[in-house]
Amino acid sequence: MRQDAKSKLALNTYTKLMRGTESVTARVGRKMSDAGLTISQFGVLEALLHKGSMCQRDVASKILKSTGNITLVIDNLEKQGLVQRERSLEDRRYCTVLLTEKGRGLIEATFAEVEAAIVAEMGVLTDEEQQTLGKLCKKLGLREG
Amino acid sequence: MRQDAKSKLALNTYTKLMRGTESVTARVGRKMSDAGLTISQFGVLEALLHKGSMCQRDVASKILKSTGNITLVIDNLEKQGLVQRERSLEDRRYCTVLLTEKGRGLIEATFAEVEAAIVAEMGVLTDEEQQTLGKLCKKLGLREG
DNA sequence: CTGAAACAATTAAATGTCAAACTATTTTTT
DNA sequence: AAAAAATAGTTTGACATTTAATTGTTTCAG
Repeated sequence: MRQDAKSKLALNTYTKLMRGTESVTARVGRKMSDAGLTISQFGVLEALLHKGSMCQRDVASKILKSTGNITLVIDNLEKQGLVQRERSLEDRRYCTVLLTEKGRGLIEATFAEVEAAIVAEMGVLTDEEQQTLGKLCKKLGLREG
Repeated sequence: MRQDAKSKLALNTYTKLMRGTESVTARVGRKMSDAGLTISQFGVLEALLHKGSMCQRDVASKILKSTGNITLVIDNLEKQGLVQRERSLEDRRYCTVLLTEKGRGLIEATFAEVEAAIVAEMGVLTDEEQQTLGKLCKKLGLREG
């Protein structure tokens, strides 16, 4: 294959990857916004639900966002009474973030919805295709950045 | 395969898709921010370079963003002297957006950088793998939303 | 021709995002 | 123990993003 054609293939693949992902994200994200949550808010609540309470820095790294960002997202979740901050006693630099009852109820229900949506989205691919897609995406993610 | 396992596979695939895409986007996006452009700004300039001048609504649909957004992005590009607005004479509702000399120079150089980055990213996959990835992503994008 | 509907663009309000500067606290070094 | 380095979180400023008004313009139906 000539360099020119290789380049065309790469651009083409990249575009399809972006469009496809965007498309899936939009539809899955709808389930979150239906529940009154942004994608980031959902990410934070989901991390707390499945990994348990943790400090803000850990929340940030779980959902791949900056710490400055997390402060605001948690501010907004706190205003809605979905999470609660607790300044750590051993090391006062840390804030432990924990789900309230209300937050737990909301994220459990919403997560179920989102999970169903994801299963539906992926359902257009056979199991084997999903495995292939996963493998290829993992390979793409592995470069150093 | 049991429903439970199917669900696990779907979630797993989804996660890898998101992480992989995010990872690629971040690295490619770096080339844009190195040039002082945001992803949206790059998208607008690239559309103008390759499709020619067009009204804001068309720009919006090209880069899949809302028209409210485009107004601001173009405001910022105009401030930097990279594009220029021209109110259409036949139909005064329309603004034609066109590249300035400065804008053309910048986007030509930046596009080359970005293209090289994309080719490098995709280069971790064989040609055949890229074709497969493209096909699978296209399939994912096709559902109605 | 005139009023209604359609349409392009703008504006506004809420949230998110990052990077960089800053504060408070703890740990390490000397 | 005091100074320096490291760390967690907050704040700020610039840009992005969406949705929902709002404005100005054109088209079309009666």
